[in-house]
Amino acid sequence: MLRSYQSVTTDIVIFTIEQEELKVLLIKRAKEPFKNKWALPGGFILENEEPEKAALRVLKNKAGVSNIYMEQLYTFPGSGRDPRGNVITITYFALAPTEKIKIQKSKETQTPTFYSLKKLPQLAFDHKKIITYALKRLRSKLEYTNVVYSLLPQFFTFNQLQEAYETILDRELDKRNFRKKFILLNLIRSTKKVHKGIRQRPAQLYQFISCRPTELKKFF
Amino acid sequence: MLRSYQSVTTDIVIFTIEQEELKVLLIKRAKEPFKNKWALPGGFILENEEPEKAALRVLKNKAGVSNIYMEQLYTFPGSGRDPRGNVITITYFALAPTEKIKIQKSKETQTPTFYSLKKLPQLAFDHKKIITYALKRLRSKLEYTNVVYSLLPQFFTFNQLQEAYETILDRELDKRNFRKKFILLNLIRSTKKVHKGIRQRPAQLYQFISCRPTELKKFF
DNA sequence: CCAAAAGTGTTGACTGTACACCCATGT
DNA sequence: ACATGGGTGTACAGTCAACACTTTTGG
Repeated sequence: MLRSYQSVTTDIVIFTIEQEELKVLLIKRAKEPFKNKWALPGGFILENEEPEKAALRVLKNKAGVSNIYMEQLYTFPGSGRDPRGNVITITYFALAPTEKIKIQKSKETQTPTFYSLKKLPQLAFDHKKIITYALKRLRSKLEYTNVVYSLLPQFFTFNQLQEAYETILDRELDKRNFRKKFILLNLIRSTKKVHKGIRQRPAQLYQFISCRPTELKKFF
Repeated sequence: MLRSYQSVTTDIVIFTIEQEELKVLLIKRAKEPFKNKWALPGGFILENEEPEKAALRVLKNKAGVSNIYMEQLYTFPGSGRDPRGNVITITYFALAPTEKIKIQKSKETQTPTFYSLKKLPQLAFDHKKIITYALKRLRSKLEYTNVVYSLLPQFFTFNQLQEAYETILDRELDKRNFRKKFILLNLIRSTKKVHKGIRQRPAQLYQFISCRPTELKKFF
């Protein structure tokens, strides 16, 4: 049987929430193709490297972050990083609270920046399509998994939780109904701590009972 | 940046329904590795071939079928077809009514056979895992898309439709509730034709209004 | 005592589920 | 006339969506 070899890259959509906006990490390319255009962080998968390992490596190098939620998105055909040949890219999406992300600069990647999904610049390759796909996946994952835990700090208020949902889904939710539903899900536990807001009544802090990806029966 | 080349394969999970059982197409491997073990049809992706094109080519060659529902499943790391190196496999799943499938024999692939998911033989590589993953995807797709159209003949009775659901989900459904729900979805249209059963009252034949993949609001 | 966010329940509409009988046909 | 699968309706329960006021704190 014929055997052929291809170059394989990985690109990662790293979402975070900052100032009530859903943002994605972009870097400015230092090299051709698409020199000086914004793109998703990514790179070639090395010899004998598993794709997921490669994605984790990129996450570590470009965003200084590990131990966060990441999953494979889709494998796209050669919209290639390599202008010469046939390239496929295995894409991933990851979620992290802003605090955990320590953006790393390098020779190759200038000015890594979080861009609001509502104000994306022109993007290299087919990265616009990839981000759109990732957003769709993220929204649907919100509805039947507990992945939000990956966007919130360890202790958080109910309002922070709700705002995370509202930001990602881009619509408002009813406060009372949201609480009721979420409590029934049994994913979070109230703690003794409170969040001392500057002027108002302090809010109770919650934490996730489990910070592992879990599928729910039903939701939203 | 480092550039490396990998061999990339594709494997396809082709589902069909036969005798009220959900079956998957397997071939017996003629070569090492896993010579004489059952495996999913698949093969190397050729130079400058898009992964999806490769999958369609395999579908055509191994199952003699085109123009059926197919989607990408997941990209697995090197559980490789190639014993020497690092191989990744981009997997797809496809659905076709038994009538459409014309199994093709070739030098390389002996005895292509449909196996019931309940009686799978020992499988090469990590193909068991891939099939499990495909089944999970198929079941959830049933609930929010119209993909069943791809498993049924052009004209079908309500009972055939319901049996398809029951077979895939592996549980019984209530006849009246199923009809009500499905009619509300507006996916199928009744035709003037009837299915002349041998002894009983003839059943009305239906057809899908659209045979393109469509996402539903809600279902099941 | 005022501003600001925290916290809490009820009702009506809708959706899903359980369930049993008559109908049309071929033999 | 009977055996076989085709076809239909209702009632109850559970879930979802809409909605407004009281509480606690800091300044």
